Amino acid sequence: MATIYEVAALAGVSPATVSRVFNGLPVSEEKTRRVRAAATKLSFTPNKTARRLRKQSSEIVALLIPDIENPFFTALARGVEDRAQEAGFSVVLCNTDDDPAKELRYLQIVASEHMAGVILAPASDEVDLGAIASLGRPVVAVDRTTPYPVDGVKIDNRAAGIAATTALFDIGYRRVACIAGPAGIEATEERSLGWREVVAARSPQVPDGYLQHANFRVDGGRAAMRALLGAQPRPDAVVTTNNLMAVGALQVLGDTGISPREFGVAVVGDLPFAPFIPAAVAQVHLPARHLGRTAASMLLERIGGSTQPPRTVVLRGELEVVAPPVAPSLDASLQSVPRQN
Amino acid sequence: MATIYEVAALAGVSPATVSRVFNGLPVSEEKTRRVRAAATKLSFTPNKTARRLRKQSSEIVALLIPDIENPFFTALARGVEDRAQEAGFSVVLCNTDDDPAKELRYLQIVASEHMAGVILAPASDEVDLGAIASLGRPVVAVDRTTPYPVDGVKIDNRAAGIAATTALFDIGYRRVACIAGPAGIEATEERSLGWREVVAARSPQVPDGYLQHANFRVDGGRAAMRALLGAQPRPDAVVTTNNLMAVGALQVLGDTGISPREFGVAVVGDLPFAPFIPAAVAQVHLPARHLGRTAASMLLERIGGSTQPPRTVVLRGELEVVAPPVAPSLDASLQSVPRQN
DNA sequence: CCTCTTGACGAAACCGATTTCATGCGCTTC
DNA sequence: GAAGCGCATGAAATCGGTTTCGTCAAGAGG
Repeated sequence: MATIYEVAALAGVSPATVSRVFNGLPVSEEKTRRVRAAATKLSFTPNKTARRLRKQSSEIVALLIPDIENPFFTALARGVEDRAQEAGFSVVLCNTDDDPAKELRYLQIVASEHMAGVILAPASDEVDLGAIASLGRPVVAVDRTTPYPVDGVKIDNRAAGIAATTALFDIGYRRVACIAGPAGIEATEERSLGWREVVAARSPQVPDGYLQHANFRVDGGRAAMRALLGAQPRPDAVVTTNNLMAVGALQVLGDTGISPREFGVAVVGDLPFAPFIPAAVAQVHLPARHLGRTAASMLLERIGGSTQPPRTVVLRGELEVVAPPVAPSLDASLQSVPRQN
Repeated sequence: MATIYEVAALAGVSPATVSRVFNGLPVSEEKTRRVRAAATKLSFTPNKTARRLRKQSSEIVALLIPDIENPFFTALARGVEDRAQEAGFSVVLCNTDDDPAKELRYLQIVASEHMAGVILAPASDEVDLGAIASLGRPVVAVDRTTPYPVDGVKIDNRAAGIAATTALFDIGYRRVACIAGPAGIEATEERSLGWREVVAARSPQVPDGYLQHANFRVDGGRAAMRALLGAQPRPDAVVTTNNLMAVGALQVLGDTGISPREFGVAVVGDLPFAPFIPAAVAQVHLPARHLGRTAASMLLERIGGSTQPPRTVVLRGELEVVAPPVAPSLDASLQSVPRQN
């Protein structure tokens, strides 16, 4: 690894001039040429660590997500990456496992590594952005909000919950249960809130056991579905508030031999890589990649120096019903929500 | 962000002593106490950029994978991360999209960011590790091999291909086709080689169209499957050489209404998050996470200074057959391959 | 008591860039 | 022709740690 000094010596100029050439500052044509030639000859690449130490910032943004094995978050990551690449930024992916301690560690790394900014799906409401904020590093919250005054991009979760639940009622199901995420996670809370509203309006009374809280993953969906099948009276459909729990729920239905028609399933989220989408499944597709792109764009704006007041962009999901409706009277306004640009 | 100088001033010692305290070098008990107190009071964290500039290395390893949306690679990433975390290292994930240019760019970043090492699923045989190697940065190849003398961890792909194909013959299928990855990608080439061997031994003659090359993803699997359904005579089963192509193939089968029994499918890889595993599907589960852990362990050894000659660890997949066999005469030795520790 | 070793510790060099500051040259302007 | 200005350029400071080197004091050995 050649240094700027060696290039300077070979080109017969000062190190400062070499730096200027590489940063687009005015340098005479003659010297620019000599510097470039010398740099090529020595295959010189500026040392980013040194540059970062001096500039107190780098062209790296961090993306903190709770679960890298969840396709929703990997799609989001793709969106972030695509946008960041366009602007010449690199993305560092960090897995928090929804663990506030891990999250905090990564946030400290962000600070001490002089990263340019953070896109964060907060593990909890308790996330401490104080340190990052006081350093002037921009933060964008995705999928979840924080008490701090930072930019955010989220899904209209309540509308998604409403759309999913309404779809089931419209198909003809009547005893619609819900598998929610862990209590306290905003995104799924809001989705189950949507469920609650629709159910309250369209169902005479809802047994207590119809709302099941579960962990976010496949096994959580399985456990919750088993509990639901034991509820009295047994539900005839279920809304799951995320993608992986839906997989678990469908697995249990398959194992117990309940036919898809017999039991409706609506998912807030996308069934990942589903080889077969069973009948009577409604999905509210979430624009995960777009969420990531948008978050990255907002972060880049801040990095670029924008000082406008923090905003939150809300994107909407898009309902897709695979099962032909039993009742033809669909509420068009909820049936399909246009994707926002 | 407090610096070492402020801590030194507050503790009444020199900066060098503060550095020594934080690096475990011998310092008197009294001063150690004072430094720690001062550091806590100022909530001092060593600046990694400065440290890295001086030490010419960091505690970050890079992981270059071709597709972050493929569950095989995210599972692999989890394995790498788990192991790295244990050793106090952070992992930077980079998406190469199987694009040699992107890969090269990331490798340059690895160098100029002074990362400690790289775990790489090479985009092609052409990958140029010369620059990295000459810097003395250790490299571990995962899933694929390289012409360079570096450590590697891979799957016994030929055995996996053989196991998957044999399983289909054992169930009773006779016209077994194969969906391979893009020509030139070692992993899937080897798997289809396994297919070819078994087919050659157990099938009278194999029509040309039975080997389809496709891109790695779901749409590739769909296209290949459609082509296969048009082949004469029509195959009655297929081996797919990766997980996503299997999803595509199953989708096409579902769309065309061919019953699962009628057409057997064997996957080298794991059907991701499958809500329903259709009958007559055999999977050769690949120990992706373990692959990642092993690669990380090997890399950490090298970072620790090991100079033993490069080795390649080969892990084996584990066959799981969902469909009950039609023919009871199973070849036990190929039927189930024990997972290696 | 004097020399030698050992170990803690501070001063200063160092990693490789960026950036400030000062200089000197060439032009314009009165 | 003198003063003023802009501009390219080099010397040197700077970012915040780590590490070398030299000093000094305490304890060991003769």
